[in-house]
Amino acid sequence: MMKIYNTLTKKKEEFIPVNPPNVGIYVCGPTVYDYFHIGNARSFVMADIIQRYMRYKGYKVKFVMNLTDVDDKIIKKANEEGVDAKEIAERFSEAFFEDIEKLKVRRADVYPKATEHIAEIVDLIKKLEKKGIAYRTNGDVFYDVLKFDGYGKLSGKKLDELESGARVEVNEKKHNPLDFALWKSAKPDEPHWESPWGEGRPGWHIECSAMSMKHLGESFDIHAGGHDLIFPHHENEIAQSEGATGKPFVKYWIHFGFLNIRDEKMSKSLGNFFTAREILKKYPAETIRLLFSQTHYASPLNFSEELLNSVNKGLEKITNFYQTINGLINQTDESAGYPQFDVQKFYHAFEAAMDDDFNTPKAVAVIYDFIKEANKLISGEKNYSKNFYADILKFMDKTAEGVLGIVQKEKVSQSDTPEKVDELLDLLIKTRLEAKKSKNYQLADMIRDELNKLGYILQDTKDGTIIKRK
RNA sequence: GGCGGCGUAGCCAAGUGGUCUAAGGCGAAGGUCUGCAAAACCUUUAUUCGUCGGUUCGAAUCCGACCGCCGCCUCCA
Repeated sequence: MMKIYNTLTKKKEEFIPVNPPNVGIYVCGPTVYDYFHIGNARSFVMADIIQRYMRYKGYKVKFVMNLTDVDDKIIKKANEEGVDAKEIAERFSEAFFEDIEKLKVRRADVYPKATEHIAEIVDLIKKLEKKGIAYRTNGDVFYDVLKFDGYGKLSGKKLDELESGARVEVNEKKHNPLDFALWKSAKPDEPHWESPWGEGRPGWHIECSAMSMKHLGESFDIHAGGHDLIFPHHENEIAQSEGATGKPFVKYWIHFGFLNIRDEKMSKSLGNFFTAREILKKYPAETIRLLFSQTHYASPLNFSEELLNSVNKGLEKITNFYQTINGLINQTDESAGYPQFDVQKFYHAFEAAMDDDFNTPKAVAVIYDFIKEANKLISGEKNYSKNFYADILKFMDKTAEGVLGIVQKEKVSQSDTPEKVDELLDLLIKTRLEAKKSKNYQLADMIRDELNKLGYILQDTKDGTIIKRK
């Protein structure tokens, strides 16, 4: 049984899809005005792990991540550079896709863009207006929060408490300070579209309501995003969607904890951020994914270079193990036996961890336990059968790589090396073994050192010499 | 001011009523294997879970107070 902590109910609940085996997941994606930072990356990677695990469990997942491509920030950036807002949006959309691919984030099934859903957005606002939940002032349309009973149910806020808060925007066009814009009238030099309320552009919150319901239906399973989106963004999405349809909008709300720097939230406005691309220049994607996996998705994660380095060491252990098994599977002879080793036990432990609200730190611990137990056998006197090594690789491929994405597959030599090179490497290894036999260690070490310079690591094991890639 | 969260070893981090004399990773110390490496293995590294009280046969886990830190209430993953 899979359990998910639901922000809406503030409880861990059994996961029962609205329409099994289908699962609809919507994650708030980027506003494409700049490169995303490593804190944003955390949300993208954790959402990726969630959808990968859902697929692992056999659910038919439809994963949707929106791109906000019309927004104040984009317009501001465009004005600063003296270019079209569209150009900014396109440039950083492209960068976004490059970066998530490097992070090994599986492609979403749909990446809806706000500018391509203006018709749906307008329809939704019309519905709200018809129901008397939205009102217009000049060319703007606002949502009337007092008209929706459930307002505040996600964030646990009460209307009167919010109103007394000191930081609510004052705007005399609004009936209530908490009312938010559904449609903004066009200002000069801003992107705009035709609408029943005149030319303008959509507010931020309405985009997500319109796009998620278009691609996943009026009621769907999971909606995820950063903790900072609970209020007002997700609260407003509920108000808009349920206000318009009268149906429950989302069954499970998942929120990701922040990535902090020295205990402070990483953010563009504080300036304490690293972009994902600059971190990716120094560390492999797997290190970043392992770092995120080692903390529960909802907890804050204090980011630092030292932490990244220590996680990188942990990754080396996983990579080494995977390389070793790939080397051994080619060395062993068919006659060797299958050891006392219960792979199934590890699958169960992995699933138990992931089923419990995606407890990735525990799942990672299972992977390490698995590696330790397998290494223990390998370091013994006996040789083992190909089946044994194949089962190990299968486990690593399905769990560590398939769900968490923390195996550096490209570092396995034979998978991407042309045959000729393999044959030449074999020849060198044989030569080196001969040299070792005649105690010509100078020659043996020279071969090893020179190959090392070319990116191949030779290691002597009881079953023979294996090759790893740097 | 309102609402919410967090505090576990040198560091990161699971665990949320008995299996906890607390998982896993990094680090540190010693050992094994090896021609040397590398990798790996073995042993050690929290009788204790911010502090003080309480509930209970039993608490890191529940309750209360206090201390410290953070977030949301404005755009933000």
